[in-house]
Amino acid sequence: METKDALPVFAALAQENRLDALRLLVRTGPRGIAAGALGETLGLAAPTMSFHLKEMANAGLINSRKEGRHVFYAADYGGIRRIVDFLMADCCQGDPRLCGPYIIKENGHEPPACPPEGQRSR
Amino acid sequence: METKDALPVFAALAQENRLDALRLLVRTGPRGIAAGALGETLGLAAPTMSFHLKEMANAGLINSRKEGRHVFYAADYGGIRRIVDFLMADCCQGDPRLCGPYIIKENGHEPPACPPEGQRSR
DNA sequence: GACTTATTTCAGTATTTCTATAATTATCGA
DNA sequence: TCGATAATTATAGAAATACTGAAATAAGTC
Repeated sequence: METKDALPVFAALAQENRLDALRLLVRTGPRGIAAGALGETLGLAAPTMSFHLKEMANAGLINSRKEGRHVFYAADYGGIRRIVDFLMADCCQGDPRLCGPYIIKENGHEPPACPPEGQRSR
Repeated sequence: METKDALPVFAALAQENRLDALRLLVRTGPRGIAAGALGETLGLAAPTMSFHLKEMANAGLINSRKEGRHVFYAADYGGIRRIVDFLMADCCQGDPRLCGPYIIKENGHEPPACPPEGQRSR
């Protein structure tokens, strides 16, 4: 990922309503939430919600799918992953000892040890 | 890390000159670079550079150390790590299968497999 | 102490971003 | 087709951000 591509992603994340929306979408899963429901949940007017969703979609953090007159938005896990990669690769100098190998734990923020051989998800 | 704390970090990253400065500081290592030298390298006027450095320092991405009349700025690897943690934990739902366990490779952007048992850096 | 260098602070301006209202497009059901 | 609902687009105003030049602060040199 290039610096040029990373900038709009960081910009998309640097706004409270958008970050809240993204976290909600991530928790919701790939099925997503309709724009109206999202706006109602976050207390945002429809055009405001639409504005922010567009920003995040352009940044590649979410994607949308039309279903009748609803538009469902869902987190784009690949996009999220790409910005994490960028941060780790370009901002930690590619050195594991600098930022450490990262394994996410189920219910916490501290990275546990690597899973045993043969049980790895990738 | 709380959402409230993450916002200023993303804001700090969402600016070309700041992101360039941070990447330069990361590559430079813990010794850091003086404010003036950084500004000259990036083609920024002193007050502009100072403004951006303050932003990043407040966000916890860099730290400063005074040496004579120079002020050296260096990447705060812990701060960078914290924002990666936040993204992984809060935006990937704590599910490794969603964003994958993350191990940085020395010279690349693609995460390789986990290192064999007994060779892990943490 | 006066002079120079390094950096920050201040004041002002230009630009961008966010939000709200009004208007538009698209889809559904009667 | 008509009316209602969901969402987006258009437009405008308010707020935040980025940059510039001038002044201030601090530390070294003569």
